Amino acid sequence: MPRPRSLTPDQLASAALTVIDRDGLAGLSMRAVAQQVGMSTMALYRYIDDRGELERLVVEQVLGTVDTTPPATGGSWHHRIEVMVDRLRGVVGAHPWVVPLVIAHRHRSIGVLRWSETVAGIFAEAGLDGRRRVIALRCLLAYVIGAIQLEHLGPLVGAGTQAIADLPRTEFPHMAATAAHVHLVDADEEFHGGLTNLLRGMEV
Amino acid sequence: MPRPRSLTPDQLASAALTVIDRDGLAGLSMRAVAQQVGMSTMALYRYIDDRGELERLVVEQVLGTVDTTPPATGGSWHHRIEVMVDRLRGVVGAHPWVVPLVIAHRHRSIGVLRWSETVAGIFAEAGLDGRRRVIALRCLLAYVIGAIQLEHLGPLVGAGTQAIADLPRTEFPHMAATAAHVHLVDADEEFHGGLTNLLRGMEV
DNA sequence: CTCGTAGGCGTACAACATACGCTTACGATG
DNA sequence: CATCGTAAGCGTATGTTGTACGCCTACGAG
Repeated sequence: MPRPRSLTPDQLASAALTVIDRDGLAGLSMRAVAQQVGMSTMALYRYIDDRGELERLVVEQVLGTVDTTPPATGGSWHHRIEVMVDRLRGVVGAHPWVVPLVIAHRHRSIGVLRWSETVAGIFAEAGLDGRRRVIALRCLLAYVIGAIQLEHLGPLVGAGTQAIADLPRTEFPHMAATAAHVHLVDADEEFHGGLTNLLRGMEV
Repeated sequence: MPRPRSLTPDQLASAALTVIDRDGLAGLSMRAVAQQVGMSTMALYRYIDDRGELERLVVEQVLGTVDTTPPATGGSWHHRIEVMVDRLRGVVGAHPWVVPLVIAHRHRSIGVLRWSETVAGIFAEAGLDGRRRVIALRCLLAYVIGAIQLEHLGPLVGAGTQAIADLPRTEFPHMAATAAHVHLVDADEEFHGGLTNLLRGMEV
């Protein structure tokens, strides 16, 4: 009966994501999003309660694109977990600016729940039950979250590593020695190497 | 020759930390900190360039209290790494509100560098070298960062778990089954269980 | 006593999220 | 076709934020 809505939540989320991808996370404001959708600032409040809900929509928009169908059985369960983790990492890595938002709002995302469900299923097939499975799920999530942040907020290569290499060798001998080997490891290798460590330790 | 300074960076950082511990991270503003130290807002800018530097001071204030002396040799290297990780987790856990700040500014903290130096030394003694040590260091850091966030921002017990338990069982059978076991694992167990997984997987 | 330096502060401004109330488009009903 | 209730859309206003700028003043060396 009343006037029909002219915007779907997806369109709103897409507009916000466009702003973020263009201007960075600091560029995300109600005004910027309103301009992106061609409305006035206050018109947005007909669709969301506050800025936090807009952020949640963006996170859902990103995480909702993760493929959560169980990978084909056949390979090892290690490999299947790797596939799931890579899917998540790939989607988030496509929008580096939203990483902090994903971190902040992940626990309200249905996408994460679906992803976790599939991962929990793989753990179950691997023979992990009860407490072991709880711990496996949580520590996998912890690793993935932490590693994605390290990758996008604390650059392995570049200024950070240079600063480490420039440390006084007498006080930081091991760090200096480690920094010398950093260029031998690219981001993918580092991520998968750490993941492999974790999965090996989970073996029953 | 000129007028002497009436504030040390530590006092400034302590004041900011007091504000955060009292009013939360959202309560941290230049005005609030100025009031805490008994100065006008703009007086703070004689000591710091901008808000970011204030946040960095807070992070350094927190991380600077981590004991980075190498633990007594004798036990396994697993145990020594655990000691180091527990020290870090203990300090950060004492100020849960600053977790996001620690995450954002950790790479500029001399405290983290000292901690990493000691950890790298333990890895070296354990026989991890070159690429293996790079990966071990980074993935340990990733796990610790992620786990601390999960612990303080995504509660294992409470509303989040209840929401998971209430999911439709047909669509989320494994999550529902897992949620039923969550109450058997407390935060410390979860954290150390995951850490043990990771360390086991690093074994040469 | 004087004076240059730098600490401290008052004012001002732009950007922000958002509460409130008005106007207007719409479609179901007469 | 005419009417009217509902909700979309928007204009204005408020309070808070970080911080640029310029003034006044406390201080110690000469």
